[in-house]
Amino acid sequence: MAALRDVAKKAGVSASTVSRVINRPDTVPTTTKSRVLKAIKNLNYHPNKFAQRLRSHNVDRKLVGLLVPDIQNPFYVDVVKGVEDYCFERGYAVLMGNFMQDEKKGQMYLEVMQSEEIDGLIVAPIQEHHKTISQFKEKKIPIICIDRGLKNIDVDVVLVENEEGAYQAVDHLVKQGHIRIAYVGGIPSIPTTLEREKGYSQALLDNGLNVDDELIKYGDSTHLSGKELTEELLQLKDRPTALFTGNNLITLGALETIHKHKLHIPGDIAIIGFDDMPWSISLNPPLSAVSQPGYDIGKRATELLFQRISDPKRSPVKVVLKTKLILRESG
Amino acid sequence: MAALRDVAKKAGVSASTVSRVINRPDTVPTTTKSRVLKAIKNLNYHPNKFAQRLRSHNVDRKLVGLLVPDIQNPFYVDVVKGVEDYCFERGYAVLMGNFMQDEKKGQMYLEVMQSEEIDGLIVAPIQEHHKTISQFKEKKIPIICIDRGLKNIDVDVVLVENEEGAYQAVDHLVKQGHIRIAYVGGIPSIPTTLEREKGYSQALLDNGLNVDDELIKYGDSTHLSGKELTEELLQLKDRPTALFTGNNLITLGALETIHKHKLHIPGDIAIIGFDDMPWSISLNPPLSAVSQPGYDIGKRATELLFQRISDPKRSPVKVVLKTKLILRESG
DNA sequence: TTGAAAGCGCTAACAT
DNA sequence: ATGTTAGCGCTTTCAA
Repeated sequence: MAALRDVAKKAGVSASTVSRVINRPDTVPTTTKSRVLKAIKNLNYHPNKFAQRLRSHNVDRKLVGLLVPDIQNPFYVDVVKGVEDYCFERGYAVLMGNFMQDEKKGQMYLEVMQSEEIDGLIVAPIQEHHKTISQFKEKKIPIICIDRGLKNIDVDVVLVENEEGAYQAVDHLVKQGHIRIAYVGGIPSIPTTLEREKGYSQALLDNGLNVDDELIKYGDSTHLSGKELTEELLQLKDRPTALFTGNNLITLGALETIHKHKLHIPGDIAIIGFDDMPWSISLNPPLSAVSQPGYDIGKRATELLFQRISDPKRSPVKVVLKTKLILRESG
Repeated sequence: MAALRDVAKKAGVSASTVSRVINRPDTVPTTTKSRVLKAIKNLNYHPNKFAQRLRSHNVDRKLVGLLVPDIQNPFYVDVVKGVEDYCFERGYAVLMGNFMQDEKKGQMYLEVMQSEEIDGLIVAPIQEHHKTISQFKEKKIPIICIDRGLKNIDVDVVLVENEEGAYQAVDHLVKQGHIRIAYVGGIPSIPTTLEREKGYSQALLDNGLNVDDELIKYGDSTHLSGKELTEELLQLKDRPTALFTGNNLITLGALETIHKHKLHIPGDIAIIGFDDMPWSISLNPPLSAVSQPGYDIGKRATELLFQRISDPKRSPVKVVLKTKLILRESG
């Protein structure tokens, strides 16, 4: 591995000159510069990042941390893709952590990212993370939140109109004549679950229907939980005629249970879920869904992150993206 | 940020002693050790990774590079999950790169990973990458390949029986009475595409059918390409009565086109694809598929990687996992 | 315009 | 059993 001094020797200059060529090219005359550049090329020299970093902590690491709750959820895959594309264009790499809604796992990743001295963090937090994340704040490492903000800490956040999105879906269901509409939610402690529940209830209320607690279920935002909760709902003596599901994994689980019972959609039971998927159209039946712009969310979050990296003191903003109700055949 | 010397001062010892406590705890007596440990805790000291790394290049970085062709393909999501879980258990983080079958992008990630001095690399290579990947070999950074091996370089590899898996699917289709079976493949230059084509052709031949080039299509392994290729197939005057699709994205695309034409599956046209998905059962109709153990592939690859990290000279192995034909209703 | 020298935080040989 | 010292590869005053 060629080092700075090798380049210096080859070019017949001192190490400092080489360093200047690399870091402040305009401070060295063209003739010297070209000689150094040639030596660099010749030796295939690449600065040692560890030495650079050790010497000056303020140099960019070109590394962004990304912490997502569940990589198997297609929505987050879109987000990841958005982040990755944007970073790639700017020569940044992504250090990814998939914490599976697990606090300990999230904690571990946060520590790794801290010791890697990432330039910034994009995270879809679950409540418990607050304390460790605030360490980032103290260390002046920019944080952008996705999907949900953070209590007690003022950070940039990009999210969607969860309440509004849920409202539209449920309102549509009511307009179709449904009276008993259930909500199959995710983890009750995370804001999105609650906001969607709020939109659900409001739509019911606004249409003169009352909210029946029996029809509101919470789980853990997984496929399995979607299956089980739907099963419970179908066991009810006065079973719902429509389902509003809290995310795509839950929707898929619900679908499975409904099919197991040989129920017809939307004849026997209608279903609209949060999160559209590329293959929604190929499901049985083609699924109506509240579409979230996952890719854009990732992209916007990264945009915000780079803004904050270059201007750490700009005041935090909140970007709210719209959802879109996509009607197909399930409800 | 507390440094080594701060701990040393606080504990009333020299820096080397603190270093010893951290790196070779058994070389320092319990009394001293506990004093140092207390100081470490007190100051919330964490060794600076950059300094460590600069000083001794042979210390583990606890960082594994993972390069996947397409994070939006659910199969690779499973692989990622397998890698991540295994790494997490051992305190390793994952530096992920999603190169979208794009050589330049892959190249860039490879460079980043090199300069990050990752401990090892797991990659599902496309042909062109060979030269850069061989740089890793030279640098003695362990590489494990997934899905396909590497020409001219002897690396560990974990893959599935592509030919056998394809054979079973097509053989089944023939036994169902199909005579005109098409193959909708992915990128023709990658081995998996060819191996699956081989299994497809062999199954036809073994059943006394001949291989019709008109029924073999190649594309780029995406959803869109699956749609388009299927469209072409359906335009044929003597259209196929069954499709064998090369991966899950292609399958989903094919499904979409078939539905657009209001064709009944499997009545008008049957379809079996490579790669099962968690929601295959909820598709219209429930999809038959050749299932690949993506999670296991990731896990095994990581296992191999750690083995190689601890024993760099063990000779390369090739792990071949089995596929499983899962029959549902599409064929 | 360029070079010499110091030092980032750590580890390891060597000395005691 | 512990401390002293040198140096990993780089950047950055400071001096020439």
